[in-house]
Amino acid sequence: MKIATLNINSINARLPNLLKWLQQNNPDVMLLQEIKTEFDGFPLFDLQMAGYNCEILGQKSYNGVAVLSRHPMQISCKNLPCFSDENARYLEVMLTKNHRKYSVASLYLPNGNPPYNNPTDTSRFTYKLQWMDNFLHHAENMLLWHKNIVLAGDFNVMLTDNDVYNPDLFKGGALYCKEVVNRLKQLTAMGYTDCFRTLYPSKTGYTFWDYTQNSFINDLGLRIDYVFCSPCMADKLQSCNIDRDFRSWEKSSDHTILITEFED
DNA sequence: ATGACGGTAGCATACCGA
Repeated sequence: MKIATLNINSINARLPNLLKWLQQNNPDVMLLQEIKTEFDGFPLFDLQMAGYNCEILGQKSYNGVAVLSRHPMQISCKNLPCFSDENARYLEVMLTKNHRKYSVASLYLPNGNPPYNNPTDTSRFTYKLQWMDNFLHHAENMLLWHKNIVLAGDFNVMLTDNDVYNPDLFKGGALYCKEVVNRLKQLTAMGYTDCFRTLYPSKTGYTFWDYTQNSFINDLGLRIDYVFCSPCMADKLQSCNIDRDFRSWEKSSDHTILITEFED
């Protein structure tokens, strides 16, 4: 079972890149964030022709998440349960491969930093903390009901100094302050495995490079995209790699792709 | 403290991202 995740930063602006990558890598499941379109603007036909079933939680202009799967699936959650969210950030499906069921979620955690034009506005940070609390509660519940769980996407959180090119620059911000780091650590405390970090305890593993400052060439990156899996899945974890080359393609997203393989 | 890029909405420029 090969599962990939990507913050695509507009699926329509980057459809050729996505189709080319899918053809070359043929994952079972592709999780997307920031598709930046509603269902009506989603390139369903092209992705179906490429062999993928598509489930979408869309939104105009911003956010939006999707799950592409070569196997049959049905939606189990649109948005986090018990949390009223005006943004499209969480889509969870139940999919079946070789008679085995998997719960898989594509999630886009809020950024949490104040807008540039209003640096004292903390409402986005409060929203991020609430989102994380509700997500953690849901993730814990899932462990009671499901065996094979994969929670992946853009978490907008760095976990250690190893995950950020300049820790001091980010320590006070919404991606790396204590409140969010401690919350994401709770996911591992309750039994989930950070697939990349488990396989590579000391690699940097950046998944995002800003468009500015020649960030990619200078490797000014952040590890903010993750694949977390349940204990049963961790036993079957075979590989987890970051496709840095995809970030160098023409018209690239500012994030790149994380590919994780589990034994079937 | 600000804006670098790049996308979207909609047609000039504001908002958003991390």
